[in-house]
Amino acid sequence: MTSATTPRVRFAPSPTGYLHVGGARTALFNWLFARHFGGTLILRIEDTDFERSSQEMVEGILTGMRWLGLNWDEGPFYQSQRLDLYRATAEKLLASGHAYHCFCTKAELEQRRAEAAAAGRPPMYDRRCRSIERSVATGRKAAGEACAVRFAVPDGGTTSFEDAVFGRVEFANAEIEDFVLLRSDGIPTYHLSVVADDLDMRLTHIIRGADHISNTPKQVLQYRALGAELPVFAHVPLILGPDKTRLSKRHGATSVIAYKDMGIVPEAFRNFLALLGWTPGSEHKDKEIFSSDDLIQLFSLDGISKSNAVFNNDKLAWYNTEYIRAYDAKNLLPLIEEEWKVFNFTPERGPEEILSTIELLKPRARNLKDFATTFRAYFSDSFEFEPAAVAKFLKDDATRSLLVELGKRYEQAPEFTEYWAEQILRSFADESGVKAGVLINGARVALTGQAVAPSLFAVMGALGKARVVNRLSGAGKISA
RNA sequence: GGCGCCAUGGUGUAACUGGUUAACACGCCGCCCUCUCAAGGCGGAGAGUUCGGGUUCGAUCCCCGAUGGCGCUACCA
Repeated sequence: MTSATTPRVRFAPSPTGYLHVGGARTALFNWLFARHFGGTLILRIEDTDFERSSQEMVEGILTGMRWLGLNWDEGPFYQSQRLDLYRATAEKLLASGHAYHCFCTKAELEQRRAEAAAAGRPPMYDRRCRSIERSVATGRKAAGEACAVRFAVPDGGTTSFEDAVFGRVEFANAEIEDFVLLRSDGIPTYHLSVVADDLDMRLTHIIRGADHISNTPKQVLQYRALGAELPVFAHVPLILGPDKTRLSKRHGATSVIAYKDMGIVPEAFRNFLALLGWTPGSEHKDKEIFSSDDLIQLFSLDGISKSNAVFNNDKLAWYNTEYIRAYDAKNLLPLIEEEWKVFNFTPERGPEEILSTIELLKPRARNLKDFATTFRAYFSDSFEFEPAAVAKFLKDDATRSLLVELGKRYEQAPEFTEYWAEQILRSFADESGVKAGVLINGARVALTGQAVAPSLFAVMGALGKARVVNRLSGAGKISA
């Protein structure tokens, strides 16, 4: 592939908030697209709204991308450091007559908009400054009068573009107002800076949220005015909450880091996100689990859906269990250690034991948090008994004394393996005239504090003789 | 309000250029397995494709209209 045909794409978040779910998916699609074609992904920070942008948010966005494993090839570039480019672009547009100075003040504009609304007219800019003579305008500007630069939208006709997802999209020019390119303080608006940057960065494909469809004709108009070729636009449908309104804080977590904090594994989140609004096609319709490499290989703009998608937490949770189960214990350990840190928990087991215990537990973990909460008893002697579990399997005094007695049997046993642990328990149950299940269920609670756990004898194997004996001997004192 | 876009079970999606008992996954229900809970295996409920018109021998698929949802409508991005 020659460099001329190698795609160059970008992710261009505005640092007015953390990396949210929708932004993350846009980033993911751009990344997938770039990696699929061996192209270049550029990270551009759109921080021209100084009021709302902050370095903290930039860091948050970078953290989110790293967590998802999305690396970029160029940047991050900051629009706040590229103001000269935008001013020069505005000058070009001014010089070619595609833009003009506007001396209307914000207050005047607002008042006229209110009047228009009251009269039932569309609240568009009335273009009054468009008729000001060039020389007059430059004179007024030179005299120190504040002015913005507006784009002169053609009077009639339509502006259209071919979208890789939506097909041909067309707008009547009469519907597009003479939008502001450069604010009176010399700071560009989004409309100008995107075009100037997308052009300057030689981007070939613009993959972004569908909320930008209506903005696109304003950009197309500038490309034409500048005599530039259009990139390929690909608008991605939005992600909605369960009530089908745009995903927002009302729906709970919207920042990707919040999902990390909730104990979600990044591969699960990425897989889930990739299939929200995109499908690898019918040949793969029976498959749901896709590795990063699979996704890169399969990704294509053709598979992007046109309709908005609802974010489904249940499905995410399912992916999480699938991925946790598939993890190697040694790769899972660092993630679990992070959770332990969050909970201020220190395991009291050796490294080998920890790994084999993770191996035992991971098939039934739903979430990384489980390792620091419900699975505590496997890693430390300080753990809580779940009242419901005690009430269900240990409420009987007789059962508890039998467990204490069972502990003694184990203590005296010459061998303590999963096999012998089971033999001993079952023969003890026979001898005592109780069902093995009673002792098994009771022992599980005595050993783990939980009613839910892996096979009891596997648990015993993981805990080791000393702990098993010790915890069973304390069974008499457990109360609900 | 204006303009634009979209519309398949509760959710995500599939159904080659119109011909299928409308498929898969999540979720839900039941059964099996079983020492609990997951997992796993098996089975089930749940959409006639938003609605109404066309075109056609035949429409999820093409056309028109309606409805609904979403987006844009700033000197925000």
